[in-house]
This record gives sequence, C-alpha cells and structure tokens, in this order.
Amino acid sequence: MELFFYFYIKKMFSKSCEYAIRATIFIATQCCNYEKVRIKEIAEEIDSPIAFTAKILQTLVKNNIVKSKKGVGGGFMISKESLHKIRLLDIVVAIDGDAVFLRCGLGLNDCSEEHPCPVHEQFKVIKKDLVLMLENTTLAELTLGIKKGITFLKL
Amino acid sequence: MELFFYFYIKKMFSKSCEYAIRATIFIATQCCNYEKVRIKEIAEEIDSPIAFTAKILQTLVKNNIVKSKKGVGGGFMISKESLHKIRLLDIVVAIDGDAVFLRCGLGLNDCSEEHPCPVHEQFKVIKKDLVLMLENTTLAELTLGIKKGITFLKL
DNA sequence: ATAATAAAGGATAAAAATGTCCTTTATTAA
DNA sequence: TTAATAAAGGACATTTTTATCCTTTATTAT
Repeated sequence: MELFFYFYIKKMFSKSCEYAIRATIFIATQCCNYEKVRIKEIAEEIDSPIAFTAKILQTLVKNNIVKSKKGVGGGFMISKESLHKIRLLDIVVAIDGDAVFLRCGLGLNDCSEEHPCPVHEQFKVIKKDLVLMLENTTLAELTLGIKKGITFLKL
Repeated sequence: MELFFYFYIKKMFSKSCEYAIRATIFIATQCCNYEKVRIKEIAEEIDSPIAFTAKILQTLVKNNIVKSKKGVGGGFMISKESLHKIRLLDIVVAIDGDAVFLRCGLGLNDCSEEHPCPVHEQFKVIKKDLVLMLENTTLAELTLGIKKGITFLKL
C-alpha cells in the first residue's frame, strides 16, 4: 500500500502568469536572430495547454512584451533590444496586475501608511523587495542563464 | 463623465487566508480573559461572509490555532499562552498550504537547487524572507498593535 | 427532560480561473 | 487569386474558489 501526500496549493503568481513568464523566456531564448516561434512549439516547450497559452500571448502582445506576426512564417518574437528593456515586473503586471505587491496583505481596502493593518509593516518589507527584484530582473538576464546551461525551463 | 479604473487582482494569499488571519487576530484581541467570541460577531467585525468564515474557522480549530465551544456561552477563543506560540506562518500554512514560499516561482515541479528554473535564485531570496517574516510574527505582536491603537482591522 | 444556543458539517450555488474548440483575419508562397 | 499557414478572437466547458443555506451535534440554563 502506498500513500501519496498532496501538499497543494496557493502560489505567488497565477498559473496564467507562470505560463506567461515561461513562454516569454522561451521566446526570448529563440529570438535574438529575429526568428519567430509558433504557439505550438512554445506550448510544447513550456509544457502548457496550447489554446490557453495562446490567449495569454495575446495579452502579452497587447502589452508590447512580445511581437506577433500572422500567416506563413509568422509566430511570436522578441527583439534583441527588448531583451534589456523587458523586466519580470512587466510580465507579472500585464497578467496578474499589481496587487501582489501593492495591495494590503489582509485584503483591506482602507489599509495605508497612516491607517495600517496589523501586518502592514511586516508585509511592506517583503513587498518592497519583491517589486525591486521584479524591476531589476530583465529578460536578458533570464535568457543568459539558459544559454549558459545554468538554468532550465524543462528537464 | 467619470472614469473608474479597476486595477484588479491577484494577491499574495487567498481570500480564505486573509479572512483566516483577520478572524484569528480579532479573536486574539478579545480572548485574553478567556472570553469567547461568536461567529456572528467575528464576521461583522472583520467584514466577511458569516457562513464562509465559519468554514474557515473549522479548519483553524482542526489545526489547533483557535479553540471552539458549542452551545450557550460558546464561541471561539485563543488562550493567552497560545498568543506567543501561534505564528502568522501557522495560519497561512493551515489555509493556503506552503506553496507560496516553497514551490517554484514558475510552477515547475522539477525545479531545485541542482536544476534551477530561470528565476530560481531571484525567488529564493524573496521566499526565504517571506518564511522568516511569517515565522517571526506571532499573534501576540499583532494584537499588541491593535491594543495600542497603532494598527487596525477596520475603519 | 426540554428549550435555547452556537459550532460542525453536508449539500448546493455563484463567481473566477483555467482550459478547449472552432471560426475569422492577416500574411505568404505558389 | 488561391491555398496554406499562423495568430486573433468568440463561445463554451471544466475546475477551483468563494459563498449560502439548512440540518445535526454539543452544551448550557431552566
């Protein structure tokens, strides 16, 4: 008899956002020579549902994070210049919004510096560090790790 | 003509977890003299749906975070001793699990120190600080702020 | 014992997030 | 100009999260 423990559960970002980050990083690794990647390849590479990933990419295109082109030879791409401009923060905000690092940790609407909730000070530090990290991490860095074989998107 | 911008959205913890923390803190502020608080009062005080909050409290009771008593004069309570033992971490883990600070930032199952995802190093710092903060914050501290009139659960 | 009270728990509903399918639009090559 | 290709987008399905309602169980006071 075997026992499986399912530890579930809530993560930092939504699944959509995870897919978005993974997809963007993958496109970035492929696109420095202006090559385009098709949605099918992206979904296979990052192990995500294809149609769902397509929707997410639509949002990323609207937010100028990736470029797209229809028709034969089309696909998604990220220009070499963008690699240094696009930050992790831009992807997260485009998909999940800014609530993770802006909203009150307890979900109170009237929580502020002048009228703080019980966990306000504690969360302030965490959220500040989170934004800083997201702001300071560019696509360029993230793809570099993969190209160097130090980091991985799949097995 | 007025324009309203709804910035939605995703937060650090689930709504259930936010209610859980708020409810626990409220009970803690009331209970140092072994007084019991009824679910109705809790829901009113923390501005949450009563039946939903009741479910969450059931989970907290099962996890020994709050005590409950049925019948006349019953309700929820937290003993004075517990105030120093119960940490923010215990509440979060009971409701949302440990994924926020344990799982891979990109949702990859095979992400590890030896086989890190592209954001592994960046998230490691954030998640470590988050756990430390949750571990080091006790109910005692959180209630103290309210009692001193420095922090607030409502307007 | 009985009535009143309050949490526990089951069943169900509504909303949001995730996921699928199919049609339309833009682009390219033949 | 037609056929093939690939993203855009609409409609719908499934799953998870959030929320409500009603019954049961435990406890207390009468």
